Amino acid sequence: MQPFTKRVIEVIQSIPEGYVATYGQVARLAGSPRAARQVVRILHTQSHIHKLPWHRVVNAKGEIAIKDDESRLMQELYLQDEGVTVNHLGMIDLKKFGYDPAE
DNA sequence: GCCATGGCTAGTA
DNA sequence: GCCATGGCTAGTA
Repeated sequence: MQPFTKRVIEVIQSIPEGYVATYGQVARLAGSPRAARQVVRILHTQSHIHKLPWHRVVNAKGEIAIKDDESRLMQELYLQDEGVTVNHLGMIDLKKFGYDPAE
C-alpha cells in the first residue's frame, strides 16, 4: 500500500462517531490538499477491507455525494443512527457535525 | 510511461 | 483542473 493511501485510511478511521469530514479535508489531513479525488478512490477500494467509516465522508457542501441509491440510503441511515441530522435534500450541517481534529 | 479512474473543489461568470 | 493509484503496453537489455 502506498504511503498516501495509508494516511488517508488513518485519517478516516480517526473521524469520531457522530461527525463527518469532507473529502478535501481528509486529503488535507493526509498531507495532500488537492487530492480529494484520491480519497474517493481509496474509499471505493479500501472501505470493505479496512472496515472504514466511509459514511462519515461527505462533499465540501456537506451533502451525501453517493450516486448509487442503495448506498446513498445506507449512508444516510448510518449517519442518522449516530445522531447526525440529514435533511430531506441529503444535507448535513457542517457547523454542527463537521469533524474538527483540533477539538 | 501512458491513461482511465473518481462519491471533488476553489474560484470564476 | 487537480492528483495518487493500478493496469496495461511499447519498447529497451
